[in-house]
Amino acid sequence: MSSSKVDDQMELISHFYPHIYAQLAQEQVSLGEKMEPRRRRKKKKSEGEVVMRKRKLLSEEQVNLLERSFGDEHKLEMERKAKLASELGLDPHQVAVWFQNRRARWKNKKIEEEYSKLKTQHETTIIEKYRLETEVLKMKEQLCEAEMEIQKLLLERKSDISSNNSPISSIFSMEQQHFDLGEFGMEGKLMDDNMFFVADNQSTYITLWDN
DNA sequence: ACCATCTAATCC
DNA sequence: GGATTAGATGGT
Repeated sequence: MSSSKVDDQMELISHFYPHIYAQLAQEQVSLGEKMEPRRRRKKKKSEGEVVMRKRKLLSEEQVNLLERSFGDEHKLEMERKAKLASELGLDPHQVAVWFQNRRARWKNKKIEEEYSKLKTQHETTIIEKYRLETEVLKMKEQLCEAEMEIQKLLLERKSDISSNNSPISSIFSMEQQHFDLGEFGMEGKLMDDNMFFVADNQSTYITLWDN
């Protein structure tokens, strides 16, 4: 039975984010799935008897052949196991054990690769986030400056209106076209061909556009 | 088969 | 001598 995608994700999470994994595992328990903790192997401990597990290292040639075989196919069918064992002069069980350990090492390597990939992605994302935040701050600053400039212009204009000999006053004395921009909750007045006076409850803008 | 774990061997 | 690696074991 091959593991599902969800299992793979859980496995990655358990490797790199044990706290999150613990939470998720707990959630699964609360959802009704029983998660029996794997029982720890009992240590063999007989009185006086020393279990000498002599581990003999495989020769370079043996490892080379095993590696080549593993490169071809990670799984080990019975037939291939027997063939390899006789070629290597090893117990078929030893070959099976070697493949099992090799698969475990391969998997760990993959997990570590995935981890460093995600780490790099995360780092570049963080950098991009800071870049964008800086940009937002700059743009807010620009907006603030622009609004101040508008206010300044409006004040200048108001003082121009109040003075009689101002050329701009002639515009205001003209009959003005009136626009209802109800959709936007504000009113607009056409001042001339390229000037539009807009007022709402909060603020007043003058919009200029090029023809 | 897969996994966690043990442990001899090896590395630094 | 502690850390790492790689056969090996036993549980699921």
